[in-house]
Amino acid sequence: MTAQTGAERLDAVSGAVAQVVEELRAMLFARDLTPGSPVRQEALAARLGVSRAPVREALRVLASEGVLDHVRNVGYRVKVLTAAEFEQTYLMRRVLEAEVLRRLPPFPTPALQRLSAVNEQIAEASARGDLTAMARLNSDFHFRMFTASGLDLVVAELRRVWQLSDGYRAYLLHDPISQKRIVDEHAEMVEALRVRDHERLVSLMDHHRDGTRPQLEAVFTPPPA
Amino acid sequence: MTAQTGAERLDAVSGAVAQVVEELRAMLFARDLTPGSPVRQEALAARLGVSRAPVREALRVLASEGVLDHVRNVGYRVKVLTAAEFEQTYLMRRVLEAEVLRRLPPFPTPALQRLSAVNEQIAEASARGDLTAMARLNSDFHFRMFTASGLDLVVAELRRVWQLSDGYRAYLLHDPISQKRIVDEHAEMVEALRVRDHERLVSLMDHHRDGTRPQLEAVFTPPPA
DNA sequence: CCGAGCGAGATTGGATGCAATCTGACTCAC
DNA sequence: GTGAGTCAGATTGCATCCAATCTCGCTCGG
Repeated sequence: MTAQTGAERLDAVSGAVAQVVEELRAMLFARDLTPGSPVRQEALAARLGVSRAPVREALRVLASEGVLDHVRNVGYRVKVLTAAEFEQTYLMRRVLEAEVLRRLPPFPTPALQRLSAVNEQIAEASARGDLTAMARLNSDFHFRMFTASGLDLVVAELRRVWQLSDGYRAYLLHDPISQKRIVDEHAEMVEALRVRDHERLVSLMDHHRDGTRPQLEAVFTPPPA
Repeated sequence: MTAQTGAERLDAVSGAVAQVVEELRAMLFARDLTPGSPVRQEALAARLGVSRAPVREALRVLASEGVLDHVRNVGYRVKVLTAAEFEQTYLMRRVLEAEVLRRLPPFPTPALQRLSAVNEQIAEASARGDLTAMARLNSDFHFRMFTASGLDLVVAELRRVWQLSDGYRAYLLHDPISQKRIVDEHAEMVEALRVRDHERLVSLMDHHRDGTRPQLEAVFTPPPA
């Protein structure tokens, strides 16, 4: 049951703070907020129909995660990553994901099928040109694997690391050729999971991750003023 | 209750939220809060002379870091780590610290001396039996090295991981024999730094980290509920 | 004696109000 | 023309206020 593009009405979330956090993450995926964008408390509060109090808590959380920058008496804005910082997210992902993947228990067939289904959805989103859905589904694909490790704290850290670059993720998927490559490599990973070849899975993932680097450099090279 | 005499210009920390966060971290180091302790908003606010608003933001931050647990309409409490979770903090530290240490640039002599000085202070705190100071200085020693790597995002993640076990750190230092071992091993690390033997530094650190495991098991074994 | 039901007090979640601070445009002296 | 000074509007930081919810001891029927 995957409701495509239904992210605006998540009243299912218990608290207002969680709602605001989710909305902000969605806005990042959708490039509604891009690196450098200011985040106004009053505007966000109005948009979600809550007061500034929960908004402030949510912003503080995102800032502590490093997703937002905060300057006292000035406000929050989406953090702009330097190339060096982006490199560090790759470094952390490489070492933490390897540990997680090596510890994955055998995947039951239904779980493998669900994973493949997510990858299919990525292909469909790609066909529609829906970058936002792709970004979300791509995270979903990866974290379904990670979560299966049972290493909840490590997965939580990985989530934080991924979120640091959420604002950039759509740019990495921009190119149709990359999109196909991503889907194909995901399929290879599912196969490695099926035959329980963990080392192959790790090296596939390393290759997969490195494959997004060229797109990244394109993001960081054009600094006109 | 309103102290609007305007005398509060001495705030060392810029904001009330940061002040609350720091106080909470200090309370954890000092075992003023121990795993499982509830954290009452009103009490904390009164203790620091601020209102509940900044306290709530601070608590939300600590909860998002995993230091506190939060249950809606019930409150915050210091997170109790399971043995499995503790194991994960070791795992993350092992892989992230190795990456950081391998990238350390040469330490100038004054920096090495400062590092040694911190280790001396640990020894002095040990002699005084001041566990709180030991815990703080021990963090200081390690993060002085890490920070020198320049990998600020990785160091930030390491800080988060360390903070997860801050509430337990004093227990790990409880035993006088461990205290001496820690100081000695720190000295060995300084020496490895001096001669720029990174691989030796990494393996010393691995050994150092593993050395605290026995104390840990002692913490987790006696659950006579 | 014991468990379900109940209510007062404690506590949190969120809204609102206001002072402090920043920003950006405007003025004016040089 | 240019740069320092300043002033209004925008925005944040924090305090305060109220409603919603939970906790826990008490009562009461079985």
